[in-house]
Amino acid sequence: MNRLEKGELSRRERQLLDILYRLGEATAQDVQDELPDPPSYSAVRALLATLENKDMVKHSKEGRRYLYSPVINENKAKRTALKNLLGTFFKGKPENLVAALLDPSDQKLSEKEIAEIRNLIK
Amino acid sequence: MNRLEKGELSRRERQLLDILYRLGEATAQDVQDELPDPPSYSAVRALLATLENKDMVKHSKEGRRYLYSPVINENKAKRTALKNLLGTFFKGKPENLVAALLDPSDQKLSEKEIAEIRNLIK
DNA sequence: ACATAAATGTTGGAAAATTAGCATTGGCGT
DNA sequence: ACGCCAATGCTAATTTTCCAACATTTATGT
Repeated sequence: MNRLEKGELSRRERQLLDILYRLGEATAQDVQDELPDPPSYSAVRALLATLENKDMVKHSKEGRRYLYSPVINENKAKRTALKNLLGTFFKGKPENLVAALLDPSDQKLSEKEIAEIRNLIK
Repeated sequence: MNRLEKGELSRRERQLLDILYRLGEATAQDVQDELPDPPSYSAVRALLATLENKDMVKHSKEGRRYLYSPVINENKAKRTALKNLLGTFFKGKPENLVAALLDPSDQKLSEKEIAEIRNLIK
């Protein structure tokens, strides 16, 4: 059980990690652009550095820049997140989650999307 | 856009709120029991108090105890969480989420669960 | 009514998170 | 080659979080 699974991430750490999962790979600048209440550029870099110290994030060089990406396998992170959501809001029942997903009062799914889901089940 | 949606919750605040969503309603004691690395009972109460100050949580009296519950409508919180998860890990596509849900390498769904999901789609 | 137990209210301060500023480095264009 | 811009490295200081200890209140049983 890692820090992520235990929910041992500070508010900003969580925000940054989510962004990195969404983008896959990003520069400090990219991350700053995505943050809701962006602090200074150097603050973002400091945060990325601490995340790197905690082995949540790694970087590679691209030209003179660093490209940051999450260390933990995306699939694993994804399943962990899904399981947490199931536990918190859906009593652990996947069918409840799907029901919420299909709820038309929330969002309408296109025919195409519904068809794809139907296919998956077969 | 409220604090919750913006991700403006400290680590502990988030943990407590998640527990409250899961339980619906709980005493400080209940919450402490559910916490992974529980701090002292009085620390939990202090946290609940700050959450209440921030209007994230309310309480009612039951006998001499307080029962705490989240202020934000569970359905709304649920949808917000779902939308965030979709955006972070599933490129916003519900079918990707369902695919992960059905992935047998993760967990096996019972026949019953699959049947229910199938029903929902109709 | 009183003592007691069990709950809440409050506060002070240690620890962690968050931030900005400045120094330094490295590559790119000219 | 050299100057410049854009990037990183580092550090210090503020702010927020997090917690436990102590004070107070409230209900209950006798």
